[in-house]
Amino acid sequence: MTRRKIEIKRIDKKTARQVTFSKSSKGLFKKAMELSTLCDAEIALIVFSATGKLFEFCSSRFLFLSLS
Amino acid sequence: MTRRKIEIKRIDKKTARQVTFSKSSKGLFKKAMELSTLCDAEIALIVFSATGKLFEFCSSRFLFLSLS
DNA sequence: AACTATTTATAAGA
DNA sequence: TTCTTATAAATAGTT
Repeated sequence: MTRRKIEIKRIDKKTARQVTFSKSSKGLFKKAMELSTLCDAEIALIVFSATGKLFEFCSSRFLFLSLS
Repeated sequence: MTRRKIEIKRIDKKTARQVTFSKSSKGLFKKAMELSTLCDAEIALIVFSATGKLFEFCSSRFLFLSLS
């Protein structure tokens, strides 16, 4: 990453962790969509933030069902 | 991406598609692991290549079960 | 939320 | 498939 290289370990400071989560998960979903499109791959991506918020992406042949 | 910018649409040529899949899925899994570690997020990532090969990553609180 | 200096990822080529 | 490398993309720190 940038400005400075960071070590890949849990970010202690909560606000910094949330900021990084916001930026990085956006990038992860973008890359998942790109791979799916470019390479005709089926992808399911499920992310729970540290605060328990759910984010998901799935290409056409995947389906998420809630069993609750 | 690089050398040249590419359009995000299905890559027609099979060999090129496979090469891109190999490179890009590796990057996707790396980013998923980083996000999981940095931000204490739970992530499940399931990828089927166009040839039907399965790749997966899941952080500690996810579990994949085969129902077959 | 924006900026931007850098790092990282990667398309094309070997 | 693995390496190189020029360039595009992502992003850490800052404002």
